[in-house]
Amino acid sequence: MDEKIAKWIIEFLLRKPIDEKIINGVLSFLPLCNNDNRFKKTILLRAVQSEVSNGSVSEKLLDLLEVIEELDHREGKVASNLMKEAYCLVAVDCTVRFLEENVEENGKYVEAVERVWRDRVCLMDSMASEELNLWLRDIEAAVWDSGVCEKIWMRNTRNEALKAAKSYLKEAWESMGPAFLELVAKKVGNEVEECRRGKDGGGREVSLENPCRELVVSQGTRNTQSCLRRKHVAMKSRRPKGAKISDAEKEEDAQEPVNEASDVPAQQSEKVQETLQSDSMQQFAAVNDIHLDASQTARDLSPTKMKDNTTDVNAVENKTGPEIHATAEVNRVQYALRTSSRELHAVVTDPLIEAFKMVETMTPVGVTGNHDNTAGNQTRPKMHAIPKADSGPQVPESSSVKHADDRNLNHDAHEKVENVSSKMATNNMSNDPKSGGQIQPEVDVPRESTDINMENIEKEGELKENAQGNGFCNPKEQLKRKRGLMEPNDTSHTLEWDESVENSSRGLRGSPRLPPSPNRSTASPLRPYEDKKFRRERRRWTAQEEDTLKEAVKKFGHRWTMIRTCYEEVFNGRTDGDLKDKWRNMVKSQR
DNA sequence: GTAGGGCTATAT
DNA sequence: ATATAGCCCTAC
Repeated sequence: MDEKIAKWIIEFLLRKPIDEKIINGVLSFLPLCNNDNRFKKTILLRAVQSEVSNGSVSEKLLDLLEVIEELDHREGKVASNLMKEAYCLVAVDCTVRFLEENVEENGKYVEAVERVWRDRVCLMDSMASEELNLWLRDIEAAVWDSGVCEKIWMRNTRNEALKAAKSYLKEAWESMGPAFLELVAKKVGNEVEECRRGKDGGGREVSLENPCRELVVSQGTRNTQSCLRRKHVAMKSRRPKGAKISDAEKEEDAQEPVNEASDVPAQQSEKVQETLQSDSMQQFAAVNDIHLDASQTARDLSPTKMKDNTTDVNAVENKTGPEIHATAEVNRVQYALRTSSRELHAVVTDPLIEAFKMVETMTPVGVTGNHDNTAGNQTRPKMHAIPKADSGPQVPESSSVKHADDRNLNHDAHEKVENVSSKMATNNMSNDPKSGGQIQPEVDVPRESTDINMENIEKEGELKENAQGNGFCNPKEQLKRKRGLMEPNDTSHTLEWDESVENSSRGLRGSPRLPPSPNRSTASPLRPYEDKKFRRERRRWTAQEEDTLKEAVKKFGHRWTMIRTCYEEVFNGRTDGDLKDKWRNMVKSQR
């Protein structure tokens, strides 16, 4: 599927209160456009919305707001007051949650102040505001002043943050205008309406260049004719006594030519869909610019300019025939994904954000300045920062947290995207014992995303392949085969792998070694079984993780999924199983 | 989704 | 060499 169409579909879905799983599925499947800030912003806003609607105020939310601001800044937009307020209050809550009533127990709070305020908020010059300065003062004072501490305690900062974020969202969505598909749908709907009346809004005949003309004229005419004819039938040919209504309808239908049996002949609708699509594509091709917004494009799509830019966002709710065609592709994708999104969702915890990161990794100009403050490529002016605590003990860069975050932001994006790819690849192999030889739904694999991300990995795969020279024909046999005691273990591959790919992707610390891409033309159908031998890199548990796990188990018991979800930031990259295993070890070692 | 066993890398 | 920790697989 074309990238732009995918973009329209995703943009449309992101605006709708649709089950997130479906959207996640779409994001995992469709090719993502890498150069459209509007599209990126839509993804980000939806991610913010997800967070807010889950009642979650976290540093992730702070991240999102920062990236949105960066995008806006690129386009020369200044952060609005609502954005500043939301950002400020989210930062406040991210810090204040660590605040203890007793200032002497505020170690974690101090860490949070440094992590959130010194290392982030204070660097975001564009988010500076009076309110933020006031908070900054209080936040700092609360470190030592129990009075301020108490004052902050009394406030429900979480609710304030959520409220502010909601307000910002409202403003942001409004400023984005309606989704492109909605505009098109409405436009087409208007054209139909106008054509039914025989003229367009300006009293002109619908122009010949109008892509919708053929459909709307013929449909309009036919509908009118058909309507008249039905009236005629109803008046003149009454049903014989005792005959059923359905019989009469059959009779009536039978009188009509076969090609008019349905309301919109399939051939015609396809043609219009095609026309609509290609015309839109031309429009896009002609003016495809990062800064172009969909409203403009949609207006340009038709010779008759739209009178009102602030189109009713609910237009799609009242679909007419052609509008349905305009969104048919969306529905088709939705349908396809309903059957497969769950599985994909299982491997992508947060595709909204991952999708954005994926887009970012493909974008020549990096946007995530906030994620890489140390890279020295900052071009934005920085606000005065909380001075690094020269006097007094320095929290070692918020211990592992900040660095881990930085690392994981990139690494996890890769990891997850690649997991999707490899998962999909595995699924596509018909002889996978788990899939039981099922044929996977035919959905366009996001080639751009997978291929680009898998590029290096493919090289690794080749190296590995050469090094291993695995000659097994039957994977089941291979798996079942009992090893001799002295025989090398089937799964003890890591050394070989490391030897062969030592210099390839080791730069990404914690990045797992990845299986070769299935998209290679030389890919053997047996490769997924080699992939099975892939093992994540061992990562020691940090004290913070251990502490959090203890707390969490106290609170939730052995509900590992719940724990992982609730402490996502801490257990970044850990699976439910990891949590369970770790707990098992901790319990064991305490005995 | 979780528990439990097995395997492997790393620590002792 | 052995113990332990971390990860994976599979049954339920």
